[in-house]
Amino acid sequence: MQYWLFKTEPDAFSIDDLANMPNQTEHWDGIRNYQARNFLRDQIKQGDQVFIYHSSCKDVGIVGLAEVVKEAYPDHTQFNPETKYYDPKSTQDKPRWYMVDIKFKQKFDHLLSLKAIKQMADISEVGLVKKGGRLSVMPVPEHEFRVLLKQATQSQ
DNA sequence: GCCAACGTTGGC
DNA sequence: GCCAACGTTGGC
Repeated sequence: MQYWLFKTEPDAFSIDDLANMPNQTEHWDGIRNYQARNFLRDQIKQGDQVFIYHSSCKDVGIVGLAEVVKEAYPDHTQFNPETKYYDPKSTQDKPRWYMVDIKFKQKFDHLLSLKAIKQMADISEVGLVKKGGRLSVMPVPEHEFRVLLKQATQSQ
């Protein structure tokens, strides 16, 4: 079991959108960064736990929890010229981009803001607080996952 | 909307 | 394979 953080822009797709999907499940398409792709394709497994993080909005931070329900398979948007994720260099034989399916588990009562995360003494390894934190899919060390989850779920 | 920090592209 | 130019991300 591993732990991850997925970023999303809530204007495009928020945790509420995920919760309102049929079966509360959605494929996480549109990842177009090689490092993030490698995590998706090689390391993310069914049952892994995923923090959902809202970026580029008024209230940035971790908003909830989801679970991986389907492991990596080709992101179909790369083959579709109609989408902004179309990649003309990708082929059906050798897809360049992958995605996983995640299912909504929980929305936290309170946002765990980026500011608060940066102030937490035990949080030093997760990419959010380090350089290179712009990855849209990043691993979360188990002990930091636990600290963050506890902080996010305890009443304030 | 600004801009710093990255990542990608492509000429050489 | 270098590196300048360009594009994107994302916090503020």
